[in-house]
Amino acid sequence: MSGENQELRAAGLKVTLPRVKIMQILDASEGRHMSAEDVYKALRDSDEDIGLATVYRVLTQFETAGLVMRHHFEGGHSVFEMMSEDHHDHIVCTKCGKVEEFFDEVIEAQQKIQAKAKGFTISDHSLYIYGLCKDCQ
Amino acid sequence: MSGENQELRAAGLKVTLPRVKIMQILDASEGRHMSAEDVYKALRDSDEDIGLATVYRVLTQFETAGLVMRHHFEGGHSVFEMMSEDHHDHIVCTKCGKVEEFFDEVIEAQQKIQAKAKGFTISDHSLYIYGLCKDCQ
DNA sequence: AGGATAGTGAAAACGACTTTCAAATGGTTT
DNA sequence: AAACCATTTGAAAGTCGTTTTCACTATCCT
Repeated sequence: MSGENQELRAAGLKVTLPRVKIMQILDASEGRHMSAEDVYKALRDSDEDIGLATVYRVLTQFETAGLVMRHHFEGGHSVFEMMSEDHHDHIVCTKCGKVEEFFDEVIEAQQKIQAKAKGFTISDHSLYIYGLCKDCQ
Repeated sequence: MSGENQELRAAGLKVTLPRVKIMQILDASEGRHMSAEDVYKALRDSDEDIGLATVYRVLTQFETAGLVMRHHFEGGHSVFEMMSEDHHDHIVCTKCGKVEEFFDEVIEAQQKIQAKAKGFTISDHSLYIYGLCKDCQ
């Protein structure tokens, strides 16, 4: 039994063709951020006849199960990426859309300090830096 | 001539009743973040018969003119706040929706360092910390 | 293998937001 | 103040991303 199947089972989800395929596509995207539409197109490209509604459903299930992470970039609509062990933030090129990831301990620590000062307990955070990448400047 | 009128003129916008009213509402909201719908409701509450389409139009114009700032909180849809001189980030309570603002020089500086390391020039950034506020824990 | 249960595709519904268009308003000119 | 014209407006229709509905199908358990 493959790793994908186990991940699905562990999340309490039946192992179905759409779910396995979508997981493979996300895995194969190697950190690239995909919209539901992107995933849908990728499925059609590999001749899988899976409806857009299912793509949305499955992505939401994966998010709930903690398998993928949903982001809201500036435009407002959602993009997804496989959940990785390590947390990271994003720096997005506003011209070509390229996304790079980074992790900064100083920023992380500083956020905790700010939250504490306001009496908040942090459950999550999102930091996006927007600008122009090397190629687009 | 009131301050609002001058701000509108300076932005190259005609001084019309909807624009003045919407600006007053945003001013009066005192840092609270309002959705287009919120503004629309506030208008109806003060017996102004201004269409939702106009609210959206005007808010977008204000954003373009640099009078208000648009944010995309977790849900994905937009909220607006009057532009303030000083930049700040947000800490949002996921239960009651309360939003507090903070500014952290260390984080700001660290972002510049990260961007430089990736070869990006920063045009903007957004940092949202999500968690539970003092009252909701 | 067979049946309960959960998952699926297609189409309709949804909600936030934008566009269209005829009517109204603001600013300017006389 | 009257007339003019470009800009702005409200209402309704249209988008677009996303969700729901529903009849059908696949998966899993025995």
